[in-house]
Amino acid sequence: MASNEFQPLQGMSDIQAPEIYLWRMMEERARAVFTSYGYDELRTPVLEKLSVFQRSLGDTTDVVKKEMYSFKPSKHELAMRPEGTAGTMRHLAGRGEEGLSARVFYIAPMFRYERPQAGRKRQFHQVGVEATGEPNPLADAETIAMQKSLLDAWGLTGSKIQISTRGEPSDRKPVADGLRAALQPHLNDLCADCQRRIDENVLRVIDCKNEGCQTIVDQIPSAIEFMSEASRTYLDQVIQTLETMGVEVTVNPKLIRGLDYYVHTVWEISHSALGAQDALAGGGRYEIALGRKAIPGVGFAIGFERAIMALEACGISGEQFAPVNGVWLVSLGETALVENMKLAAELRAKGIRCGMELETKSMKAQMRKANRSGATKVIIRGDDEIEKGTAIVKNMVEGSQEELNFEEVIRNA
RNA sequence: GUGAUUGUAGCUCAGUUGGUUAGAGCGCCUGAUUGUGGUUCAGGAGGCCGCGGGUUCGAAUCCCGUCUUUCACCCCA
Repeated sequence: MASNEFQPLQGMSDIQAPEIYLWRMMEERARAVFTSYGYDELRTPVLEKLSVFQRSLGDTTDVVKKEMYSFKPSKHELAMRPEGTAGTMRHLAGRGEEGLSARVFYIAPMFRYERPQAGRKRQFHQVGVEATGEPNPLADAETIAMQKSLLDAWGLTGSKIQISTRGEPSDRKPVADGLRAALQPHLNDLCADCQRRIDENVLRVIDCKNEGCQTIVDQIPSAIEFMSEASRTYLDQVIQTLETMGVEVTVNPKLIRGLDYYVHTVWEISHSALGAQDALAGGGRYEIALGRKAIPGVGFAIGFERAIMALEACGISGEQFAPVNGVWLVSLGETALVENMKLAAELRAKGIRCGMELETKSMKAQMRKANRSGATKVIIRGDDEIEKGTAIVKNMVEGSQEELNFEEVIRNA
C-alpha cells in the first residue's frame, strides 16, 4: 500500500480471492434455497429516479434525506439504490395484477453515503426477497423460516431472531400519542437526542442506546400495548406458526425498524460477533404505494458484509471454498510447452481445472507452482515423453508417479 | 454530520530522546544430483516510510493540511 491512488473510494472495497469464494458459496446457496421456495431472481438497475425511493421509503427517513448518492444528469433527479425493496416494487407495480402476488429475490450492491465502520460500507451487498400479497401471518412466518434456512445453509450459527410489530397504519397515531404521554413525566431525564426525538420520531426513543433513557423506557408500556386487538392477534399468529415450524424467535417490543413502509410484522437477526452494528439482517411486512394502489408484501434483506463477519466468527472462511483438485502441466523444453498448451485446452474442454507455466522454467520452479495451485495431479512432459508418446503422471498427495501412454493420460484425467 | 484512531517491503509488523547506505518474520526469485513440489540450508530481488507543505545543519520520527484505515455516536443490512 505504497500510495492510495490505487485504492478504491472510501467505504468501498475490492473483493478478491480467497474471500470471493465465500461470496460465491453464499450466492449459490441463496439461489438454491430461494428457488426451492419458488422464488425467481430479479435484477433491477442500480440507478432509479430519486422519486422511487422518496415515495417508498418515506422522504423523512435518514436513508433518503442524507445517505443517498443522487445527481441530476439531465431531466430527472436520479439516485443509486440504497436498498432493494423500492426498485423491486417499482418493477412489480409495472406488472399490474401479476405484481400483486409475486415472489422474487435479488442479490445486489447497495449504496449509502455514510461514515464507514465495522460492517458498514458505502457500497454494501444485500440478498433479499419480496413476496407480495395481502397481509397473512402465514406468509410472514414462511418468509422468516426461509431466511432462517438460508442462514443454516450457509452454516451460520449463533444468530438470534427478534420479532415485533408496527401494527396497522391506523395504529400509528394511538401508539405515538400513547408513548408521548407516557414519556412526558420523564422528559427532563431523557438524553438530548431523545428530547428531540420525542416530537420528531417517538419510536426512536425506545431503542435509544443511552442507559438512562432505557430505564425510563422499561417503566412505560411498550408500543404494542397501544395497538389494536387485530394487530396484536396478527403478531401472535406469526409467532405461533413459527413455533409450529420449529423456528425460534424472541419477541422484542423495543425493536424498531427505520423505514416508513413497514406495517405489522417486523424482525431483525443479530449476531454477537458483529460489534455495534449487530444486525445482520432485517425484514418486515410493508405496504408501498407507487401507483394508485399500494402494494402489500413481506420481505427481508441480509447484509453480505455483516453475514461474512458472523460466518468468520463461526470459523467459516473463503479458503474452505477455494477450487481444488486441479491438474498442473509441467513442460520441459519449447516443444513440450506448445504440446502442453494443446493438452491443456483439451482437458479444460472436459471441464478440468488445469494450469501450466507459459514460459520455460526449471522443473523445480514448475513443481513449486503446481504445489501452490493446489493441483492434486501433475502431468510432466519433456522431449523424451513427446517422442515416445507418453507422459509422466504424478500424484501430488501420495508423491507417487508413473509413465503412461498419452491417450491413457487423457482418458484418465 | 460529531468524536477518536491508523498509514513503513506482496503480507504482518519493528524502528530507541529527530542523526550516517530504513530492519525482521512470512511470502517471492535463484541455487544445494544441470528432469521432480510441500521440510531444511545458502544467496538474492523488492520501500518517494500515504500524499503535500512547514520547522531543522539534518525528519519515517516534530508541526499543519489532505486522503485513507479502524472504532463509536447517528442511522441501518
